Amino acid sequence: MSRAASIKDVANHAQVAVGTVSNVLNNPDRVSKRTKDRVLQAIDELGFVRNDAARQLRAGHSRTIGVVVLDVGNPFFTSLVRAAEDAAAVNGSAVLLGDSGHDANRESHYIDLFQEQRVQGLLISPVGDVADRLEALRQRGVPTVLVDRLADEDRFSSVSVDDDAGGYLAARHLLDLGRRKLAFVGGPLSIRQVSDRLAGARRAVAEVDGAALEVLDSDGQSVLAGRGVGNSLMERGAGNMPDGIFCANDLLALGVMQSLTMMNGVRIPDDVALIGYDDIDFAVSAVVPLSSIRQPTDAIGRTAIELLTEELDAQHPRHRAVVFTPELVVRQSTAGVEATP
Amino acid sequence: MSRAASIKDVANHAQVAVGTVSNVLNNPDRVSKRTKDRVLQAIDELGFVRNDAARQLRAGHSRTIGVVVLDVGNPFFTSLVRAAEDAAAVNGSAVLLGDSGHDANRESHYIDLFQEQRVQGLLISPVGDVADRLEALRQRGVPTVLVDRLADEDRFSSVSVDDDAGGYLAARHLLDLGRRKLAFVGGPLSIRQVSDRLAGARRAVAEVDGAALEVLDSDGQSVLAGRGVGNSLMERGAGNMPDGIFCANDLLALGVMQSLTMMNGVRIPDDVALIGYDDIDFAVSAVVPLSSIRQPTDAIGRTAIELLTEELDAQHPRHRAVVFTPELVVRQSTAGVEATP
DNA sequence: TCGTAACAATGAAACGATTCAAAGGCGAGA
DNA sequence: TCTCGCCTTTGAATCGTTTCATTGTTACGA
Repeated sequence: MSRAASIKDVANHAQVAVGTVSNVLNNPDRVSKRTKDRVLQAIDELGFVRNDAARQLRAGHSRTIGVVVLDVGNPFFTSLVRAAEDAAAVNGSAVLLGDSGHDANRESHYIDLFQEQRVQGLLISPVGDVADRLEALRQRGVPTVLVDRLADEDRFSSVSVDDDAGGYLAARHLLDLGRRKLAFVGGPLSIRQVSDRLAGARRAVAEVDGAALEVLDSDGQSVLAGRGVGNSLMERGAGNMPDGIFCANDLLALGVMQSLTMMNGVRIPDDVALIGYDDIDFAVSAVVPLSSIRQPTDAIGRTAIELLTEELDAQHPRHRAVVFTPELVVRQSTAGVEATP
Repeated sequence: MSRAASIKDVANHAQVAVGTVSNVLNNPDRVSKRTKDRVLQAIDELGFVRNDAARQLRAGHSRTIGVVVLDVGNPFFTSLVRAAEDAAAVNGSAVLLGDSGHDANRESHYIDLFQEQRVQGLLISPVGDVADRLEALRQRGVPTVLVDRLADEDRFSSVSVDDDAGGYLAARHLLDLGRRKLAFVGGPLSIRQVSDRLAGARRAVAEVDGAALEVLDSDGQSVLAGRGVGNSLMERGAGNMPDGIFCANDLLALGVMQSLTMMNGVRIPDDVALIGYDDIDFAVSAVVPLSSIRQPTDAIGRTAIELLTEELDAQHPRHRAVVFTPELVVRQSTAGVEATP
């Protein structure tokens, strides 16, 4: 169990100076072919691998970007992270992934960790009130781009989707089908995305005479939570059911669907039209294929890295807020009975 | 944009030696309360954060474990990684996550990266033939635990699920329902998990007179790939259809289901019984709730970290191969017509 | 043949935290 | 008052890499 070879070992083995070995690795054209070959052979023979810690100690920063998401289990973020990873790789950077799980403490923990790692920058979809911490980080040359969250442009760049517009789209779609007793499922409302989607839905409902929207707070964002809401909805009896349900995300919608159709025989979309949000892969393979609002996750991830790179490169960057507009995806769960032959 | 504060800055600010600051951080009880308070105040005022690069340079290793999975999009791995993360956190270690995407080059790339990072150890669910590289790493004090893959115990520890037993369970279940014309969907067969599941299925089929199993190679492991297989199955016409399909994972099964039921009106389970593998969250909310084989992902992740820790602690550890047995989960997609009233 | 420019290779210094042998300070007991 | 021992604090050495001013070498034109 021998210690890992260092650049010094390589230098000795190849009979050159340490600086030369370093040049072979970082400035190959400054080194003559003869020497280079000798060094490369030594590297090979010793199985030398660069020590990144020493490297970034010298450099003062790593080649790493920290990403803190709300929930890695959520396909929206999985997809986003993957796009960010690919985009970062182009610049030779790797991604460190942290999952806050909607918990401000865990979030804070990851910011600590990433700060210790001296990440180049941060992509974060914040839970708690971390603006001041991030501001302090920025002052030290570690920029942050907020993801899935519109930022105050004076302070940070951000990439987001217009959740209000998404909520409007969803509710408007239900209203266009002739539904009037709408319900919004989502929670906790303290999450900005959730409350924005609700606000958009309210806006749409306000435009239509005789339309009403009730809010059903869910305990979390999972299929299970959705099922819970569905079950409590069923307890009301058929007369008090909404005829259109908009869920703050697809997982909730799938849970609601499960509860209504499988356990209680409610027909979707005939009795109740249902629409989710995020358009995850599984939306299409639900009991009744689920209508949803699609967010351009790839573009979000890519753009986030782009904005971060801008901030890293420029001396006094202007912060930018890029807002993507989501898109309505109609499937069977809201295929209006009118539309069905 | 000031440089980040170093331990030296803290020492100056608090009027103590650098060694004292280090002691405050690492051996608080060696320092008098008076001094400690002064140092802590300085740390606070300067916003000092430990530089992990310097720390691990000195230490010779990081407090990090590298994890390379086949596909982060696959909930099996997401769940496994999360469990591993939690288990590692108990030892004060963090996890670096790499996604090989079934690509030996990407896998190799991540091993390089993690080696540069001087990870303490590696959890890997290998694609290519990396045994020799991992062996070399182990010789240098960086142990590996193979995940979801039975290892040669002479060389590595491993945590796996008995895929052969799982395949047997699935096929046996279909046979018990009276199905005789079985099909196995999965690919590429070069992936050990896939071929093991197939082998188990073959074993079950061999036990029953008049039972046959055909193999349908899928192009990947996604819902889309499954849909592709389903479509090409439909082109055969009704007479040539299998009456029981076993898919190497749930994503494939959902794709097949989609193709057969939604696009082609095949009844599941009446015409064709369908079973998947992994029992992902969405299995239960598919068009027809999907029977599956459940793997204990949490236990796998936890155990993997446990084995790794053993190898790190012991001088001459004995390698262990822990094999979990999967479990049959019956849902509607194989609820035998016999069983339905 | 000499001078000079272009090119190669050198090796010491620096990055920031940890470690550890050594020094300093203090009080108690002789 | 002196000594011994204990507790606290010190600061130089170390980890492995990169950088850069310096030295050494070569080739070419005058």
